[in-house]
Amino acid sequence: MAGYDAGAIEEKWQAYWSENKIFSAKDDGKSPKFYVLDMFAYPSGAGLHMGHTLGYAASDIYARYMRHRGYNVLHPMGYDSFGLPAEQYAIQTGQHPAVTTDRNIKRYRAQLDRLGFSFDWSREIRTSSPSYYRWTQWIFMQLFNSWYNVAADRAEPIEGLIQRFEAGGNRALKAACDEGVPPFSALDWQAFSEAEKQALLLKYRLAYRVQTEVNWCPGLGTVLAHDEVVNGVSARGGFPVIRKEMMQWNLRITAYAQRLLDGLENLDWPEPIKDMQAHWIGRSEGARIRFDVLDSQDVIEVFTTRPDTIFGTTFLVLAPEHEVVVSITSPEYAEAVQVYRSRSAQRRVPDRTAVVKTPSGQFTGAYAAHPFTRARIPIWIGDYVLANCGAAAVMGVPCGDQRDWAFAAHFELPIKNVFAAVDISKGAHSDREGTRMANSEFLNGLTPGEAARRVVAELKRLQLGSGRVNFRLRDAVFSRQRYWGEPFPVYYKGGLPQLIDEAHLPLALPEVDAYAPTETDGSPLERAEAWAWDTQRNKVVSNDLIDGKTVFPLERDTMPGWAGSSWYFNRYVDARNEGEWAGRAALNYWRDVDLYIGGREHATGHLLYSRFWQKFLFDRGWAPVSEYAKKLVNQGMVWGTSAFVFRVVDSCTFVSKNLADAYETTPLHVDVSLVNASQELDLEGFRKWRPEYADAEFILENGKYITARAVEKMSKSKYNVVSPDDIIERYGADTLRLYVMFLGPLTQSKPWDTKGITGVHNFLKKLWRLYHHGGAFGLSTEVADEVELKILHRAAQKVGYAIEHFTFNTGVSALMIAVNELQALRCDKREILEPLSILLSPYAPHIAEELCRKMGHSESIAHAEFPRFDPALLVPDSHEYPILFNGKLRFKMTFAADTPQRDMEAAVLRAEKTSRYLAGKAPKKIIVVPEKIINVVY
RNA sequence: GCCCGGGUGGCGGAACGGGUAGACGCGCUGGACUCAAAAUCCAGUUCUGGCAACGGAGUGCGGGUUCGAUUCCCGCCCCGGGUACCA
Repeated sequence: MAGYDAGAIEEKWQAYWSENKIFSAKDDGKSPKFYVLDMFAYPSGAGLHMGHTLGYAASDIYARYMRHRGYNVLHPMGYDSFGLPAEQYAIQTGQHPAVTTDRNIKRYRAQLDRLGFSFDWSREIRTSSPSYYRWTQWIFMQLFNSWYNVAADRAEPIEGLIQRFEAGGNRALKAACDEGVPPFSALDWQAFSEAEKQALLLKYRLAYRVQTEVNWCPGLGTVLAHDEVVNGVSARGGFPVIRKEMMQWNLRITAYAQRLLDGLENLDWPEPIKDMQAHWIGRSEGARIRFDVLDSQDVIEVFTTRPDTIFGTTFLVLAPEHEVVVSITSPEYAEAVQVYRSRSAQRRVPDRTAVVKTPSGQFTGAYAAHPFTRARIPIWIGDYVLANCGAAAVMGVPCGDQRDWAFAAHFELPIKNVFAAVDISKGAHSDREGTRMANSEFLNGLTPGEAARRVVAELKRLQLGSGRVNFRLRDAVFSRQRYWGEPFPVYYKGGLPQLIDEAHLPLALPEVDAYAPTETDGSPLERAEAWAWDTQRNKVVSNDLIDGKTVFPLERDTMPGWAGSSWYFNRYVDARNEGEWAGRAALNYWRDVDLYIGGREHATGHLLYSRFWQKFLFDRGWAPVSEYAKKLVNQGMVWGTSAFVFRVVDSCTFVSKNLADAYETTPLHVDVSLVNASQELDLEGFRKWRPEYADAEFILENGKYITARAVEKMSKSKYNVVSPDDIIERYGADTLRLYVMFLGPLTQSKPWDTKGITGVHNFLKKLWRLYHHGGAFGLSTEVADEVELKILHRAAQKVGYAIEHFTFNTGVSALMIAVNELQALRCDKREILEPLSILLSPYAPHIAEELCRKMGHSESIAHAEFPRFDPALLVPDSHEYPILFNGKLRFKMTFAADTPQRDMEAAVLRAEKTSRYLAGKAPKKIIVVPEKIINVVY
């Protein structure tokens, strides 16, 4: 008898879909489009895991659903194939990262195919392929060739900036640039040498080089971006990270800070992601205030968000690294300051931020004048003031800031209260609300908000400071000392970067004899023998030929992992275009991603950088929209379920869970596949699992060994990893797709437990049997009755609702209920079962296709119309009943449509019992009127 | 500390504008079919008292609004995530 054979069915239809290009998106530019995007995967050696499976299944269900709804769906996939793991592997084995990457991609592709995803593979991209990264290099060149016009609030070509310099220097110019660019006039500009001009322009370019303190990771031999450092160690590998001064490429993302913040407002993205981005950008409004240092030419600028508290300032604190520290320190404090500074410099960032409890600092011996009162204010340095934050200097206002309060208390500095009727003896009053200013001269009696505005106006009038918006966001370091990344299309002439000619892209990675950083922590590209640019022949030539006239050294660093992923969604719309990054017509048609699904771990990395690139590309007229993803959905994590056995200490005896308390035991992870649905251990399997357990003895309860369980991250060392391949092998892809959805809400993290999979697998078997009698396919052509139609229509309503609202789990339940009910009715009517297959097809496409073909469809059902439901057929789930007391309306109650009359009466009685209106009186009878009115008669 | 998200049976989880709490599935119990097993089907399964009919309690805790609260409001507790001397 031919039962449901998932393996054969799935293999057959996957081959058919692929051969007939069923899922190719049309580029006709006319039909309504829908772009469903997954975050593409880094092809690691471990292969696809359950988290991928969940996210990709969700997007596939949505994509298939939208095809059924008549949309021209773009659902592409590719590989984020540059990156550290391939390179680390190459360093260890000497094998070219391209080789391992290619091997991993083949494996990923096979796994993706086996899951039956409806990707349009004709658009596949790989960030490490030259045909792709030539456009990553091209975008870098555009960034290099652009500056940010603050007045126009957009990026513009660098030529425009040169014209402005020629016409009027930089005095009246509002542009995003490095700190401390000296003012110059048009005449100055004309007098500059070519090298001086280039050096100046570099300070305005959106891709620029600067000597900065970077996160250097000695373990990986490279710098890392802020989001790649977690708690002082590298996100990948967990190596310690230190601060180090290096000349690096940077991208001027800070120019976009405000727009990146504003853009969030209209995005249909999860609030937590938007919150995280907003916090990362960290806009704070406040003021810059100048303090003159007494007996010195130096001035100190502080940034504060509380200018209203200026009269509470009793000291200043500078970051130990602040540049004026040396010159202001008085001789008697010079040594102590020097000791403090060198101690701070040695501390790593996390250590410095760990000293919250005990304030540390050092008096410099210098004093500043309060801008209004001219009072003498001592100047300190302290670790709690960070060098790269705000102005690297704060005004110490103990009454209004808890850190300042703790600092003042510890060093016995004066605390001046500027708030009326607020007790600050136990701590600062950092709340802006509920008080008025006091002891503050012209601010007395104002609210803090009014006072802040007043102070800023006054500072501006006296030219002592100004209102200012500060952002936490910092420019992104864009260099990596790695081999396996995009080479910069840059060579150096007299130490200044020059772009190679656009027509000669891609600049392909050179061959090297080893992939590790050089002994001097240099980039692996320094090992390349031919890595020089011949500007006459426009090609890469041997380093021996460098002459500084026509042949120049090429950039040795490569781009970071996020370069290729910051624009890939645009490439899919026209992935094979060789003349442009993407064609105008294709971009205008597909425009943006309608639904983007991926993990929330990219909140402040990829998802921010890609928005930045998109805005840049939009400014320069290449991209049609400034936000590329309308809706974002984060799938939750899939946790593993670990199993434990209890070994009696110093023995090879294992005691069952509920008896373990009586012994001294050590819990040990045991492979979850050795445990059945009732937590019972397979004793023979356990003995065979590890040689050291071959002679294991067991203390059983009720003849069974019961294991304990725990929900933990999936990990090899916990023996709880479940691979999609194994599940497909055993149950088929359709079952797996249904089950990952059935586990729970898409966005929620949830534990994987293979035990439950039999439920959805049984559902498919049950479904199969509806269409078969004694193993042979056969359906009746009888007309469906109303009961059967209701079952179908209710399912159509619920499945459609579930997909549109991303509650895929309830969609699976709705399908199960329908099949259970149809099975109870022994329904084998084609009129019901044919649409039912299409309802199922987003979730379980293979079995749906198979059943429809058996019913005589000559083409794939991928584009069949999704069954509509007739609302008239669906009895409303509930109905509102006016409750009348002796014919007068008292209140309304809603009951489910099929509530038995007895229950309704009981509910009315219960409501009546506590009612104010007729307390105590017992009703004579309760009448349920056919027109859905309930009358209580007294 | 701050900002999010979440607490519902033995377990994963339902409950679309307040209206039969626990859908669906796992697990468990019993039964049918089998010499037996597998597969399949049927019934039961929140806790608690009771042979039962039928009671009592119940959506983290304490209050409030309401005829009626898992759902709305106030105050807490716990778990998960993010972030941090950000001035």
